[in-house]
Amino acid sequence: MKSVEEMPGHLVRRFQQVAVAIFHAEVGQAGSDITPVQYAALVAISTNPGIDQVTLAGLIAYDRTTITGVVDRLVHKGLIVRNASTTDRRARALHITSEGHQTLDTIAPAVEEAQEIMLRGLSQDEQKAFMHLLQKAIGAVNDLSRAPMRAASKGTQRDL
Amino acid sequence: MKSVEEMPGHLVRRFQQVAVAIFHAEVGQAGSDITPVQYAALVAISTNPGIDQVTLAGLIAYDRTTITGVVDRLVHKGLIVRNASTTDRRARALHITSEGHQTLDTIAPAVEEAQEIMLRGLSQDEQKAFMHLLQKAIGAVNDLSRAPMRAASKGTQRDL
DNA sequence: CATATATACTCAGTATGCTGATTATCAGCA
DNA sequence: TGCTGATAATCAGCATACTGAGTATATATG
Repeated sequence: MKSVEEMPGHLVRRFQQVAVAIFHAEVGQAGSDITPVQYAALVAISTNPGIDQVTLAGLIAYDRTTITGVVDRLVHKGLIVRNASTTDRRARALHITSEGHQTLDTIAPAVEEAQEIMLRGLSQDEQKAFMHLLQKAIGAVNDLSRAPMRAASKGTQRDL
Repeated sequence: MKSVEEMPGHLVRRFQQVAVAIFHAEVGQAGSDITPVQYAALVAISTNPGIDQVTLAGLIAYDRTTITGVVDRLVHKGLIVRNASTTDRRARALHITSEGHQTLDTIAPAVEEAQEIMLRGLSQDEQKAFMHLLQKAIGAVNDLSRAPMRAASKGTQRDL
């Protein structure tokens, strides 16, 4: 039987585990308790004001049922607001608040730093190669999970 | 602001997400509902009969509080047994059952297949390079999470 | 031996992630 | 218009993962 250390699945789980720990450590030091998942969502909402939850989920490849809780917590923290969409009463339009913007600005250096720490074992060239391979590998299997990454195709991404 | 698609943390989360989905699909097709986490634990217990939970956690880099639930579910499925250790009354000695062995045998091809599918976007050379970089990157940050990978140093790994 | 410290495990609480079901609403079509 | 199927969001339930705390037991030390 092959050792789990030789299995990409195990290694990726392990790297993700460390990556999350590093993120929390760095961002926590910057004075925020935002999570990696919440961060990605907040950035996407900031970039796409008025986005609905399904489109948001597609952009950052979260399951639609996961988004509900993430958005709940961002709203609860006062970083975004969730309003009924004016064009589709089923949908919720998400907007970042000034507090949300302020949080993004505050933690940006910590997030950058976290990404560097994650790859500190690799040289610059190796980092580039690693990122390239990671993107390539993901691209080939993107459609195999319930939450594939999707571009915001419709006009949703800029309805104010 | 850098896009999340350029951040290793985000990409690794995404790859892990797909990897888990692939594992479930393949192993499910083989007739088992075992999870990736349960699989790694089962292999480690099979290889190290009588192992205690903390050592097990170290081998596969799980948090000690996570192991409790994983072991619970493996016991409930009849794949392992958990007994009080004869040498340390605080510890539990874990052993795989014949059913556990049978499960490992049954799903082994599916697990192998899942690992291949995960990397199907990469050539053989790229797969090797990717695995190497992944191991190297993890090695440099292993101690930054609450659940670092640890070899079974003590005699624990072979007390029957 | 008695105590102080460390360790193995468990539990409560919180945050992802998923499956599958439900509700409200929209959009296409007879 | 009325019906049918699709879609947005939510919810219940289960399985990781983590923080922090508590209990039982072991070990080291005076």
